[in-house]
Amino acid sequence: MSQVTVTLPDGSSRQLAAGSPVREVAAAISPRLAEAALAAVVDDRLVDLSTPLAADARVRLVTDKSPEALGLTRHSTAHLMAAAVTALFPGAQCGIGPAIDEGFFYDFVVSRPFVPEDLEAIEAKMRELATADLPYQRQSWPREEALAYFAQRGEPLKVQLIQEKTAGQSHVSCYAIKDRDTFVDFCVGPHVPSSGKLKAFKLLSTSNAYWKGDASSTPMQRIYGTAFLSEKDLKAHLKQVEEAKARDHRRVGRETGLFTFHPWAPGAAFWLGKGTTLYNTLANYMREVLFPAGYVEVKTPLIFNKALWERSGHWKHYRQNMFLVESEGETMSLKPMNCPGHFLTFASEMRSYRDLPIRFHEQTPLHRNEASGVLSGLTRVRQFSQDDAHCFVRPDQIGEEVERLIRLVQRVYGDFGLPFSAKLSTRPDEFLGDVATWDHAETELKTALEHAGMAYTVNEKDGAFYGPKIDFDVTDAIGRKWQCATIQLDYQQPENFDLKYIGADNTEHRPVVIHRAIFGSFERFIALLIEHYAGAFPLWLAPLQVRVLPIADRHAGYGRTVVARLAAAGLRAELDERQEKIGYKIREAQLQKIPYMLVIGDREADDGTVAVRTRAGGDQGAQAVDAFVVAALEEVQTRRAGSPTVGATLAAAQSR
RNA sequence: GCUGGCGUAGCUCAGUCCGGUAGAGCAGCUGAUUUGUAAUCAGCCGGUCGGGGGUUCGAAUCCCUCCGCCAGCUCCA
Repeated sequence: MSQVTVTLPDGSSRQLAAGSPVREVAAAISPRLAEAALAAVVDDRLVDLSTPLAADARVRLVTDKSPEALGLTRHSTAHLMAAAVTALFPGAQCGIGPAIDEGFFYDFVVSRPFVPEDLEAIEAKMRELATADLPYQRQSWPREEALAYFAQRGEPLKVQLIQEKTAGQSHVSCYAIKDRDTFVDFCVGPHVPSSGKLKAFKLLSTSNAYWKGDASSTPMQRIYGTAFLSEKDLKAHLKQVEEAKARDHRRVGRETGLFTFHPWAPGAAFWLGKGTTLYNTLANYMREVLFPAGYVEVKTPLIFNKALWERSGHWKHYRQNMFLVESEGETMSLKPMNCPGHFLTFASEMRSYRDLPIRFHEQTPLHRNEASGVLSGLTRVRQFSQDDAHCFVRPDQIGEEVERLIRLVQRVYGDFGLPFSAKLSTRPDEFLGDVATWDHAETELKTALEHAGMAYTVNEKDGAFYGPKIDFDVTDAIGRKWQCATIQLDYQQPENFDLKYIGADNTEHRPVVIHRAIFGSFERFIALLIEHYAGAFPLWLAPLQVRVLPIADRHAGYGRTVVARLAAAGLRAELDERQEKIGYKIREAQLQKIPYMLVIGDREADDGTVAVRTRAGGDQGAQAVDAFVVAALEEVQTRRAGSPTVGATLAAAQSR
């Protein structure tokens, strides 16, 4: 019999009989590895352990330590769930069941929606099947036979999938889980060798889905679950989900008095006093950053005649998301974006090449008529404002301007202590303009990213039809990613609006527009910050920075003096002079996540001091009022994250 | 928008299955207490049971409809 040579990652090699399954490689190395192996990577392809080795190959065995293991396990768990569902719900049809970022799902056509008790029963059945350690057998079925089998089994969706995915193939890949009734699913795999490898899983929720995500297609019931390689990882994940729930900005925002909603204005927040302070702090921060960077803040109309939207193309492509207004027989629309207003502003006077780049920044409200079902807290709203700007540049200025923008993004996220990453999206299949211009633009973006020292990934063909773009993802304190900043080149709108500047050659030229935002929208960014900080904002952002807590009524007068001094220094402070015990006032201030509590009683009133308590560190002892003010102002100015003790702040200030 | 769930006092929730005129805690108000680092005690106020319509002698409860909120609506065998 002929032999094949497999090369292992450590460079060593083994000889096996040709056609041996990959699992033999593991067995040849150690029984322990044979037991631990879940799959293998053969010449860079992830395959089952049952895959025969036909020729010499590089082989790496996948165990629960390998990066591929999690997705593999989740996909196999989805199959296990499908096996359980078909066993418990005769007649259930299976759709697709992929592994996803947080776990897996599987869609079914069933006679009634699943209820929570169903999930318990399905999960119990899954445990039973896992305990039985049933093999996942990969089988190659003649295509016609597979089609006939699924048709006979009442799985028209699988038939459709086979028809669509395997046109021209003679055989198709299926997986069988052998139980009393064998569950066979059409799937490329690969899978774990047997259900006994699936130990840590949990079904989480049900929801509606449609076949292929098309609302006009067959309605299905989706079950979401998650799976991990160990019980410990699963528990950690579930705990993280709990943590995310506790940080939910909708809950924290209400509890700390930032904003509220009313059914009469769905998708539009009411910013309460504290929320408005936070909003304004961010808006002014952005102004402080942008003014020295050469931006001009403008305010353009909120309502425009339909003619503008016809010119910009929104009327054709975006009308269903626009709020329309009738006036004297004219159709107007609330603006969903600032760009057209900025184009008109640019065109309102003659521009010289010497004036470019011209940068318009605007924070006025935008309205987008989002479908009611997608509204959600502050993250998906109908009314919001962006830290929006459009940079009008000469083609030769693109690289430098983009580099400045990347540095601006780095600076801003740095001030919030938010880690982030960049994605470059390149020319899509459907695009406007010529290839040479696109290639040039993409090169400029790459160079700018490199000059700014910004690592990035490339999303091929994911650019907008009018130009390439760079998107930035922010990672919050519990590891979730939020897409916020964007930098988009636009060659198209300057054409639509016939924008021009006079060049050094005294002829008209077309500028390029760069659309850009760093926060994205204030609403969404505030949601991010609330969840990132769990409502405990760093001092510079905290709507209420200091609460003064008198022990007894007789200390209220001194309290007013202290608050006045804090306010005069520019700190946001208030007095809690209710007739409550100090423990009660502290508890409330803690729950409101106020950074500093200044307790004052007889001792403090006599000495002109305050007993400083921090939200995070508890009682810090007494300090002179002026010392506290100096330290707190320094903390605000340096925009320090967290809430270190004032003592530490002073020590740091002195050591400089 | 579509599917499912939910909507009872400012908040969190019980009562809905099985129709008989709404209840708790917190918050608020009043009073007492004058308090030293995460909840002092007592009393009181507070609800068109999301809106509208219907069934019924009688509806928070059953039916219809509208509104809002929550989750989901390809991350593609």
